[in-house]
Amino acid sequence: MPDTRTIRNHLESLIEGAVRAAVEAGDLPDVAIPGAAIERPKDMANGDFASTLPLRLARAAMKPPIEIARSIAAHLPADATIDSPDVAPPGFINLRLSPAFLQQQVEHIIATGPGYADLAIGAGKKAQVEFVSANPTGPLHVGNGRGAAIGDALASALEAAGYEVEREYYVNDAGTQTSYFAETLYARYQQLFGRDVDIPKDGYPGDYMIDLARGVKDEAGDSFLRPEGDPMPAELGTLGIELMVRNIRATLERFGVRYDKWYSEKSLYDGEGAYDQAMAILREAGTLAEREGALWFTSSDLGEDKDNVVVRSDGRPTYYASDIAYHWDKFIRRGFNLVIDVWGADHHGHVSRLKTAAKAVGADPNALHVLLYQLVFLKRGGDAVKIAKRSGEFVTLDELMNDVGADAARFFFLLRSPGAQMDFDLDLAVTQSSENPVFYVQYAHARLCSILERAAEQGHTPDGGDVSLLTHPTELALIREMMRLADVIEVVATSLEPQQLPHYAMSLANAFHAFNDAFKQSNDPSLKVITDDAAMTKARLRLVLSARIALARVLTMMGMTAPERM
RNA sequence: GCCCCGGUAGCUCAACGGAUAGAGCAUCUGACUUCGGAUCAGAAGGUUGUGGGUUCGAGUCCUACCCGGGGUACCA
Repeated sequence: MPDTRTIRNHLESLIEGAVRAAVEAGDLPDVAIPGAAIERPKDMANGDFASTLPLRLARAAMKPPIEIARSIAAHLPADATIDSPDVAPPGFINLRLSPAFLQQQVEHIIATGPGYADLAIGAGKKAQVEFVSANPTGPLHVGNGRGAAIGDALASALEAAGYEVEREYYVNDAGTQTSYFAETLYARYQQLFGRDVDIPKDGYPGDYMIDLARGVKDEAGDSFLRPEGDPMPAELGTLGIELMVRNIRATLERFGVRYDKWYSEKSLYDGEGAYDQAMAILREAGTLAEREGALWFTSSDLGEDKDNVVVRSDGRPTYYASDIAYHWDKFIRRGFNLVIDVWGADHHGHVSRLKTAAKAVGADPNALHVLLYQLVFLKRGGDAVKIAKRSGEFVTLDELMNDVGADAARFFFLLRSPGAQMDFDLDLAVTQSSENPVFYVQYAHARLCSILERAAEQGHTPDGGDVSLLTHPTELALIREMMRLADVIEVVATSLEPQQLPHYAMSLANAFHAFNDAFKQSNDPSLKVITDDAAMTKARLRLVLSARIALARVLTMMGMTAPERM
């Protein structure tokens, strides 16, 4: 018997078999079949699955789609997974899963447990999701939180889809911004000793730099102080970056994100590192040219709108050079089959040339996905405040978590498609926290746990329950909703649209609440889970148990907690 | 100028090229002396920015324009 993961394939083969049978019987002309075209109707009234094949065949077959649909439906064999099919205009074949098949899914879910809805589409493939990777020149802000929520959920969905996934943070500990950061830190540090120095023009004016300098002074006293006018000690910059990275890591852990690797940009330049090797490949391919004292990647020959500098005239490599080396390392040295970079939309101009460069160093550009998320606009007191780390005015991810909690923040970030700009009204987020849909979903999980606990107190267990007793519409609707999880995981993992997760979670929670409250609506206490009917109680406890598994799975995938009580 | 992303209900947003465009919030109306009401059932709310086009079928694809945002560095 097929399960939730394979039911679609099963139905496709049924339809395709019916088409062949119809052709053999002479009911249909012998035309090429463009797949069975099984989809899920938006409206459940149109069945659990539908085939639009007749609509697609109409032209080639020179017959009205409705007639084609009738012919195919007539040749569908009896099958335990479905009831008899419906044909609906203009030419849909609607399939409804049989109650017996639905009931069996409860057993399937309980048997598979926490791995319920795992897929095999990524089997044997290594995927990497690199996300946040904010410069360690300041604390994470709200926009970084969006990237964190998206990247982490995508990574989880890819794991569920069968990929071997690594989460990575690329630490920009080299480069120009790092120097500005170090100089700012030294200026603040000197100010603490009474020197009258200004922070650099391109530096970081935020107050957190004063705190950072104060921390250094508390730890190390004046040991980093040099005579006035002398260059700053390099070790201070290194220490500052280390402290900043430590803060960022703590913030992300609080947010529920754990990385497999923190990858240092600086390490690209160590010894015979990635940088040397990637540049050697480009040089050998004749795609480097010296001009105006700088070294250029001649990307315009490869379809880009212009060439780009990889080594400045002062000898320092650009960020672009680092990224080329870094992606050579991802694809060639570490052998990832799928690489996803989650970036803020302000980096979008970099996407095309990175793909071009990745191809030039031997990577498959189709295996590189850059997922851009649009910027987060903060509203506070009605005014829009743009986040900009260097203006020194921004709201940190920590502050956001203080206000609404990590779970709510993650849910809220995931709810929007990455490509849509989002307004984050901080005042509203606080005042509406009790109305936030995150509570709705988590509450459903807590209720599920509570029912199981209450039942156990009264001596009821799900063990040995007969799922064929689950025939009420709200029971079957709940099972249908649980079955969708595999579809959702597939869509999220293949189309990189994590917003499907929270929407699905709300829908699943709703199906449970509706089931759970059905007895109120009908004023029929026999619809409660725990009743005098011992057999019915056991059967419904199995449903509750399976629902808890499914809901916990999607909550976990979103990086949220699945609370047992609230 | 050129490139990218948006424009869908009062608000915030969904919608593998499919059927009557859906949720949450806000508004209105019902239900329960609750296996936890942070609940359920229902109502109302739409010219999917505009004009063309492709398709059996377009919010979705193509095209021209309008509006908002971002990018267009020897910053990252």
